Amino acid sequence: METESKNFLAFTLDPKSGVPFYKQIILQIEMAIADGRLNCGDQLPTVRGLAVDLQINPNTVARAYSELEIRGILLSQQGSGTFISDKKIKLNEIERERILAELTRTFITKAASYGFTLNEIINYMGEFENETEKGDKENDTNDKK
Amino acid sequence: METESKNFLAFTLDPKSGVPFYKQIILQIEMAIADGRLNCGDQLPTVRGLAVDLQINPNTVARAYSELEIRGILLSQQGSGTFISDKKIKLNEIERERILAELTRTFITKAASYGFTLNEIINYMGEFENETEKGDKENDTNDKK
DNA sequence: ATTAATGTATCAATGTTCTAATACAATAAT
DNA sequence: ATTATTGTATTAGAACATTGATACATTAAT
Repeated sequence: METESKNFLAFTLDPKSGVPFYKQIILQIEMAIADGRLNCGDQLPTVRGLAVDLQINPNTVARAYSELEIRGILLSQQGSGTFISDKKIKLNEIERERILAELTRTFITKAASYGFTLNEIINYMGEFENETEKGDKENDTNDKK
Repeated sequence: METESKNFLAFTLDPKSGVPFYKQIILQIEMAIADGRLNCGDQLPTVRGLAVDLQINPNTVARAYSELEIRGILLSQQGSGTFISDKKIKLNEIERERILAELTRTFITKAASYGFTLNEIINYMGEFENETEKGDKENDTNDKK
């Protein structure tokens, strides 16, 4: 059945960005998972289908899928297609922690180069937190679905 | 008095890690800033001094320094040396607060784009603080003659 | 002015990443 | 069984990253 569009997620590539094609694909898949456009069990565009749509080589799509499969995000089945894995949530947490560590270290370094201490930064972010709390109040940080 | 070690921060390189030398240097400088072993105005090892100590080419050290200078972390002065940027001296309290706000907002925005909530970030930075506070490390950075 | 210290620039050698051409293999549909 | 659809593997070449040899430029000290 070929009812759906090949690229129903509207993936796009920016050749001028300097970011490798396969990484752009990975990022957009991650985003789609993060904002709920892709859920456990969903099928992704086929390697060839997406390759045609993006006008790149199927291998480049396959590489993006392969890397996400190694991370446990996707599951590829020859003959059937590529799907969002069910166990993605746990492995995603590890990736999330790594990314947060990286972002935080970079930020602290930069702030420290301006002479701000870690305590000072944390205190300020506490104030920041209070400011934004009067706006929206639907942050459940520590539980997962 | 010229007896201070060239590599008083005890930088090391791991050739087997797969991480480029210049990136290892950057990371160790960032860490030293984050945990307070390096502060505004401090001089870093000279390009040649550190290169000799690490047994690599001066260009590799220079590249690490250069990248940190582009990011505003370091300041290199030909003939004098390389120093941790000391922007805070020129700043009054208002400017200082404005910069911290700017840095913080940028960081939070970026982290939020990865799906991290403000609470999550603050919690993580709290852990970071605890880690670096137990900082009576095994460093005898002073000369021991 | 000279020298010694510092960072900077240029270029080449080597290794790695990225993408594509092409062929192969497994599964589903018929 | 045959065919269409799917992912997979191999290889090659271009682009980029990494490091080092070497020479240059600026500043501080004398």
